Amino acid sequence: MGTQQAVHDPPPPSARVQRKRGKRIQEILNAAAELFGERGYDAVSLEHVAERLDVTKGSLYYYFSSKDELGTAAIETLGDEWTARLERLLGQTPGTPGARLRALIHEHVGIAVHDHPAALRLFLVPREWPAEQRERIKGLRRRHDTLFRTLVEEGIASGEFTVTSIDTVLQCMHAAMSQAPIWCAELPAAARKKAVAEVADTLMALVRSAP
Amino acid sequence: MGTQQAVHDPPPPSARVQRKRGKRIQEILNAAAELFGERGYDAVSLEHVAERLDVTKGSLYYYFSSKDELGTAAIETLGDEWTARLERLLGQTPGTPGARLRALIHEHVGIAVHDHPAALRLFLVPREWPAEQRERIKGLRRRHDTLFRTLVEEGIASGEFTVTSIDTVLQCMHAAMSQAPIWCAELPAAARKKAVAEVADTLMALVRSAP
Amino acid sequence: MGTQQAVHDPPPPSARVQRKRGKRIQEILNAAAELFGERGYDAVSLEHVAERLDVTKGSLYYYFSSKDELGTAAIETLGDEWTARLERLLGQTPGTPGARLRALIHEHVGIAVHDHPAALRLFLVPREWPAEQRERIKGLRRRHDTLFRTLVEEGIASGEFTVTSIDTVLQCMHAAMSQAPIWCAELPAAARKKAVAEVADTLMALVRSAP
Amino acid sequence: MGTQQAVHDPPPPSARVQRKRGKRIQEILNAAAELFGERGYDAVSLEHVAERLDVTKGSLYYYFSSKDELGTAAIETLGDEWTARLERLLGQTPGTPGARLRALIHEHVGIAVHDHPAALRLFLVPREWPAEQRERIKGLRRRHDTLFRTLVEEGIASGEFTVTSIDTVLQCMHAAMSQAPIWCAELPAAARKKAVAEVADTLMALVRSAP
DNA sequence: GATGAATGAGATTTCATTCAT
DNA sequence: AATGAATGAAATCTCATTCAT
Repeated sequence: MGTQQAVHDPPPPSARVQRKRGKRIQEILNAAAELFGERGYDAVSLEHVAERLDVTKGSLYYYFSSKDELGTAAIETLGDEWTARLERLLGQTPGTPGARLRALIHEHVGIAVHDHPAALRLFLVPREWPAEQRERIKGLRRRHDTLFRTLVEEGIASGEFTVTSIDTVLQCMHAAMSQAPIWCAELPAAARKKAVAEVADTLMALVRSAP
Repeated sequence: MGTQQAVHDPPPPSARVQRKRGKRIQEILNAAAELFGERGYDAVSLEHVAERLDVTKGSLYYYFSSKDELGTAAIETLGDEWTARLERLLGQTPGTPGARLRALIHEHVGIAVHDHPAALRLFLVPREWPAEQRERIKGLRRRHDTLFRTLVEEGIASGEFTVTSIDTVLQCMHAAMSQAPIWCAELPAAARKKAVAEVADTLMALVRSAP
Repeated sequence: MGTQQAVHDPPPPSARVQRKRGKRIQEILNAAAELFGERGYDAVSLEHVAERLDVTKGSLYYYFSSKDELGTAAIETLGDEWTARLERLLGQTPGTPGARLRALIHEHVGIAVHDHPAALRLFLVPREWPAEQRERIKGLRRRHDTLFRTLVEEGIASGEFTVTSIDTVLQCMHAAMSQAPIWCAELPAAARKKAVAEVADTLMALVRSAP
Repeated sequence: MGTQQAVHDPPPPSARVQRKRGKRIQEILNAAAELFGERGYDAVSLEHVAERLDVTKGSLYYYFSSKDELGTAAIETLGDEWTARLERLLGQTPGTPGARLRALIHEHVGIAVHDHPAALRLFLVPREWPAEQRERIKGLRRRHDTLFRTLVEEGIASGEFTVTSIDTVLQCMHAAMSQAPIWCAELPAAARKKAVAEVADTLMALVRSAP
């Protein structure tokens, strides 16, 4: 369990929001993201979150003005951290678009499977959330996607990739990467590493189709 | 004492038998599946369901002994119908494994996008459901998967497909097909038909990889 | 319009013994008495009763106009049968008041323990029952008590018994006899017969006190 | 990950710990015991309890995680207090086992009649309560009984009492004492004191039988 | 005589939220 | 910063009762 070896970067790389800088907040956010991911947003009560942190329900309201706020912030934090890791990886990975894309997919699935199983649930945002919150979350997805899209476009431009519909390819890729942790959860822990690599290899086929 | 003929073992006379599959039940199941798919299982109250059917919520308990039961039954019905349609299609589609697989994917995505948008939600079964219900739902998935797996295996045997890990390919395929309705929901209705075809084409790449 | 159907008097449930009519009614009454005794009046739903009889809830309303009616009738039946057995016994048992009283107690406790465990629950009549029903049930108790009271009075008159307060003695006796099945339920079946005899012996002390 | 120090074994974070025995809890327990005793456990809704305390029913769940929990706790409190009073009395009452037993019975019946009419109802524990709760309640009974049993044994040892079956005697005694408040409830208030004394005198016969 | 269907009132339970301290 | 207490709305579920067939 609780394996993610927390990226202890100094302050969040993105001075994204006015997020108060306590480490307490980070603890709450982590616990919340974990729980929401595990059981789904609706199924997790604030008491669950509080209990895991060993504080009382009410005290969460000191940091967040509502459950939705907490939910949004948790997803945002997760997304930020996630994107940051992907960006860092890209910075360290030279080579052709193909090589870099494969590495990116591999890292993404790895994060999902090892550190955020069931994050998929998190992105199934409740319909009734206010538009502003929904937008914030979609923004995350976009930044995320851009990383992949850029590489795919480079590969197409260089003739390395052949793709009919870039949007479709990206959507399929994302879907598969998001679900991966769910089916991998049923694999013995030892087999997961290999599964992650297989997913990366398999998904590369999406950009190398020969018509 | 006197006359009662049967030994009623457990004091709590709960076990509600599978009721007849009358027309009414089907109506309830349909309404429920629709709503659960639209907004997620947790977000739909029995009152919502009852309202859509124009009955009182209590009366749902005549047919189902709990919300979970209703949920499971709704998924099951959906899955059965879905599989039946896929099987029917396969029966009518001759040709190579490749041609038939493409048709199968196309049909599957088509059903998802046009008839059961957001069915994905339905299959994200609440963790806390009793094991028996979870098993029932996994069974559905298995039957479903078998259709695809058989074709893929045929294609491999005939040399038409090249696949590294058949399990991984099937999982990725399924993930993409399940999510399709979610992103298609944002497309203008006119564009969806084309999107479905594109998904089918794109996913075929997963079995035609040339190393 | 009014007078015509006066002739039709569907068996008015008011009349004390419309009961011999139909062995079906007896079956219902037996099942109900048993269940009410086992788990308490409130905890037994009409569905429980119906289920044990393998009919539907609604059909009970053909025989009884309400749950309370059924409850009252069940108690009444039980009480009548019980009293009848006691009277029969007395008719067959000659001897001194002491011998006869002991036999009576023995029989009463025996019925309770062997045939109607937990009948005690039945006599804890819900407070909110209409006065008329409560009266009917008190009437039962009185008939019952009279059997004991008569014998005790005879014993006092003959000098065989010494009793300070006859009312108190009868109440204590009754209390102990009613509870007996509850504690005997925890005894191994083989030991119950002996326990019944011991209760009878013990309770005789209540009328044989020497000041 | 960060801070959660404990391995929270079962996902459902239900286990509500025994809360502090503040004054408020006592108020709730008293109100509940009173109501349950008056009308029977099943017939008392949490709203009744809340109403009497002038709070909302939801707030009871801050203290107790279910109605059963509240029920058990109420009985337990009642039983504890009751036993304590009996023990205190014994501490203050010198004399032969006979004198002390009579005082004990008198006190017990007095408490029942004057302070907890219908406590009997409380001890008719619903069958469907979880075994653990049933055990807790049986434990109470045992502590209670021990007080009486010890005295009876002393009396036998000293030759003051003659008893065939000590278990049976204790059970009968207990039954009579428990029911006393029910029949006394119908007496005019003025007569109750005398009735209590009579019960005590009458029950003493159970240990003084001369064969 | 009996059933299947439905209702409506009320019960238990959950939970986001507020607030005084 | 945090807690304990409480609230109120809504959700799940139960059940006696009715009624057309």
